Amino acid sequence: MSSEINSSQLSERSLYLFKALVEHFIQDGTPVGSRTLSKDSSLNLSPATIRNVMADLEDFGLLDSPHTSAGRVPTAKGYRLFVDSLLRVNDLNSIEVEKIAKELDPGNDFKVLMQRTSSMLSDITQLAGVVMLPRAEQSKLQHIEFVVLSGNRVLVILVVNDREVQNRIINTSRTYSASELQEASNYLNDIFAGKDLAYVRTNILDELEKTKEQLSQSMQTAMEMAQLAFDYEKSKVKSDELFFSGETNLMDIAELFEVDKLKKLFNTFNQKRDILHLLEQAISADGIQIFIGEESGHDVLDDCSVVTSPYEVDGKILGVLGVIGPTRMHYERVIPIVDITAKMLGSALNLNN
Amino acid sequence: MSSEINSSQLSERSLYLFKALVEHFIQDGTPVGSRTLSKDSSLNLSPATIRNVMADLEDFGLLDSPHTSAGRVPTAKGYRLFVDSLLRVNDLNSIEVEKIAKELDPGNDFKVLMQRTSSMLSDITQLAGVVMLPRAEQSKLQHIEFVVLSGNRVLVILVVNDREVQNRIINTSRTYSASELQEASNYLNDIFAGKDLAYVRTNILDELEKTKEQLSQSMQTAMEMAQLAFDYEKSKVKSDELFFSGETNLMDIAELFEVDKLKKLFNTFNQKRDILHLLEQAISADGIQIFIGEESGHDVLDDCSVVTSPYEVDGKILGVLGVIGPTRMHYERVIPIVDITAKMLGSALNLNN
DNA sequence: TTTTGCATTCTCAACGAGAGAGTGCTGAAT
DNA sequence: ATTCAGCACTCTCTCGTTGAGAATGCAAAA
Repeated sequence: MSSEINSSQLSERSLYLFKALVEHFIQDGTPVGSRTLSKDSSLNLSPATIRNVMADLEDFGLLDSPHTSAGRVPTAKGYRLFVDSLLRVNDLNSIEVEKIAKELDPGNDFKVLMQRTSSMLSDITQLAGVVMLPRAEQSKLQHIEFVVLSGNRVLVILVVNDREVQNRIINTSRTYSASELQEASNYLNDIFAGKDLAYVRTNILDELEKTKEQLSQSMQTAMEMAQLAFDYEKSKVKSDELFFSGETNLMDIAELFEVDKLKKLFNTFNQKRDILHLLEQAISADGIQIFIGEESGHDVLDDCSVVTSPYEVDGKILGVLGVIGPTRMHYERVIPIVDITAKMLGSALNLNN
Repeated sequence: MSSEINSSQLSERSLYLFKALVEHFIQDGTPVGSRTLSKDSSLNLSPATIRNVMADLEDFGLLDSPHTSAGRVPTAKGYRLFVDSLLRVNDLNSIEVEKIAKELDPGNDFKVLMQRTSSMLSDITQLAGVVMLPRAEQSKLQHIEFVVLSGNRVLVILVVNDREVQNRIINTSRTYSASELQEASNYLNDIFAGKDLAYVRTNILDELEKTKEQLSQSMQTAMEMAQLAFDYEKSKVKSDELFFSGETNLMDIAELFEVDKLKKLFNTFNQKRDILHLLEQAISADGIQIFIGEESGHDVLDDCSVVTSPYEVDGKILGVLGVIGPTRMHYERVIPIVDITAKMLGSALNLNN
């Protein structure tokens, strides 16, 4: 990409001042001038000297000034340096860890847990929380069950991947009895349990042929049911799951004071597509990943940073979670929160196994 | 409440002008002055005469002026009169009816249908759509099923009220086999199918006593399972279901240009409580119900109107749906849309029976 | 190399003037 | 008794100006 900034290319002092400036800006949100920095930093330098340093930092592309008389502001590149080399992450205090742990009570099903996690993240950071569970690349059918409803309707229940339950209602051409359907599901479970859904789909037709010859009533029924159920499945694009929380927290941040920007941002959240795309990039990272401002590649997120971490069970990555906030966020606090939440969600899910 | 305005208390001409004014304001959003109205209305009156009429209307509390030189704006009371007595509702053109019908394809399960309806409403009106399904006052257990998961976990599937499926995962003290659980569910279905959930809950203990004496292994198992499953149920507050869509459409409306108001409004949506409360009021109305501005009683909705209609199946009201938008909305278009959507959702759900 | 001093640049808030829009009132016309 | 034209008045909104304040960059001194 662009020329990498290495902390060794800058003097100790420049880095120190740069760090002080970023911290100051994160705190206040107002551009930082030389006078302020001179008072703020413990090294005793006059504003003029600091101005020189700041001019250098600006040449490096780490700082920017909104206008002549407004002090300096970190650029995305600046935040990048700050986050990568300068930031010292806080330890979480035990109260917060406690709070996180409490929300991630493992005795809940998958979706509830994801929802809770996301809302806990937004609560604790006062930013927007997000949890993603990518579409499973393969779905193993574990159990299939039919329940008769009123009318010619049958409820199909699929248990997939040892945790996920899918329900669908199909309309049938005739009325089936409960025992008939019981037999059908027994038959289907026998031949298809443990198989991949895709496999099931493609092999139903073959089986249907076979059963036609054998003409066993129960098998016939089973196949009819299965075909209906999986036709439905095919027509439905199963998308990844994504849970947001606390989007309204972003309404406070000064960078988004125009309703227009806000609307674009919220629409992006609603469409989910772009955010999913972003989070998918983070899934292969082996820990915290941070997208700062423009880096995300989506201009609605220009003033935002996204802090993510994959969460895993048994060393296998299940999904990604994170926090969306202004570039000017308290990284030193947010990073450990995201980090520990990912770990705790992982182990909460692990207990379920 | 306050003195009722009856259209007969005002002259024909006043009403005509009032109607013209409201329509004009709904169109433009800017306060309407006497000059504009004079040109606009087909009766040939000078601005001065119109000013007199407007002063009267203001005395009646139907109009208000933001300041001396800004023309007039309808009050909530004014909108009320307009909507109740003056409004002539448009017929929907067949393209729109078509569009609504297409979205409400009955071949979907309940939640999907509600979600679709809500997003269709917001799409077609460019406002926020909302669909509520109140918590069923009684839930009849139709079918119970257990599926063995890995670890000591059992998936409990409850089919309730002929349409709703509830899943929960329970942790058991020992490992159960599939056939054992099959027996258990058979037993439970025999004695509890068709009964009310509350009844089931209270009677499980009694049954447990009985089975202890009889000591049949399968019954014993069944009761253990059931107790776990329904304990879980009790701990969970089952809330009404509420689906929003298109909240971001409200960001365009000029009345909400302050981020602050917007935030409060969105927070209200997120909490759902207030909106639920409002919709519950509409559930007993026997058709379209409109809450205008302050009438809703929630000050975040001061600049909004809510147009609702209950939807019913077999003459029984199932829930409420509607649209939230600025008081200055195109009622003549929105009302028939909400009306027809409620009817079509009703019949879409009816087909499922 | 650092600092002091200074002219310069830019924003922001406050102010005032003038245009524009709309009102209410009065007195004349129908 | 209405209706209407005329008019003074009020209020908002926009625009330009002005002055204060903040921060800068540069040059010259320490």
